[in-house]
Amino acid sequence: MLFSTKAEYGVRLMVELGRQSDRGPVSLTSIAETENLPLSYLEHLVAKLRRADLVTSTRGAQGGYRLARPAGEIEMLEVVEALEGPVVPMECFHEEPEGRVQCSHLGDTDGTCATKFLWMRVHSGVTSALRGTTLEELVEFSRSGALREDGSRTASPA
Amino acid sequence: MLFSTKAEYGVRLMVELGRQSDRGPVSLTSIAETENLPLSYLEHLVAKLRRADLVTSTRGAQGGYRLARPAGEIEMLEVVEALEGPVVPMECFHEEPEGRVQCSHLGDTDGTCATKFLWMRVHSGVTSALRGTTLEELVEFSRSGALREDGSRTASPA
DNA sequence: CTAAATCCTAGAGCAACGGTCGGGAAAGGA
DNA sequence: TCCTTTCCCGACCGTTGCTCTAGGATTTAG
Repeated sequence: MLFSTKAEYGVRLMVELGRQSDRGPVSLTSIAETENLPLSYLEHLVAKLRRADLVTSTRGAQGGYRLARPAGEIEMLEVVEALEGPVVPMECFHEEPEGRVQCSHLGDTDGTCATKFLWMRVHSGVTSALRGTTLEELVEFSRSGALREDGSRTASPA
Repeated sequence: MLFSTKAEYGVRLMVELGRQSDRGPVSLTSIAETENLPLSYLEHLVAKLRRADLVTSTRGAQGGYRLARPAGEIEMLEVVEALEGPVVPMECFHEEPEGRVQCSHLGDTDGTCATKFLWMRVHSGVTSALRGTTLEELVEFSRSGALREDGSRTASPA
């Protein structure tokens, strides 16, 4: 399992905010009901999204949450990292503040580290997939029910 | 963290077996020493690799482990899946015996599942990176210290 | 026989996950 | 002013998985 339900629930939440971005603020209660997710758990997740400046909140009655930016300007990598922490394949990766990714296995036994080579490829694969997908795409997908622009399998069963 | 140390240690182990594939069977003790890894933990990991037909074992004195196939015929996806279980981005993915990947969120609230769309892309990114790398590449890398045949960044620091 | 090695099971210690609970603070409406 | 709605925050808790150890049983070379 690469990701936990934090990412799953959090992304569902973001998609729901994207779908209702024309309306006013959306309350967590309504999202918890329509998505059938535990409210008190969602509160923790949305707090991470707020701290990452992905959503804004309005307190009080008729309050709720809104996307902080248009859905088209939100890369899913930001969302997933806000929820799950840095997306790195292995402990030995440290994400520097500037976005660099380094591996601390350099001074290993003999100075080389073959696994680093592998994890670099994996890291690149997952981050480019996440960076290359915007929230807007997911909102569009959820609205149209299906968009098979690339002809790939979109889970057509059996 | 996408993967645990099971993958890290297990891949290190496989690379070591690949490096010494001309010699006879390699004992876990020697690998544990050169790689500085806990021996009794390695025993569990190598058991998974053996059950996945990636290594063969010889018992008794002078025994040890060998690659079951040439390193060039071993995709790293096999190795990682043997160690970590099915590589799926999310709980709702189920890997069928035939290799199909499906998502069970179909009968959700309204029949669509936008997150599935995202996890499909992530899954594809990770598995293609792992499938596209053979053990032989890692062995070569560890021998030469670096092979930049594709010009990509091979973690040249700072 | 003995030492070297694989094999197997059981479990301890710890952290993370998934979720609950209780309460507090802000904002709007009556 | 008071009440309701809603966000906000920290503490807690059961389960699961990870990492690693312990102890033994089995096999084989010398």
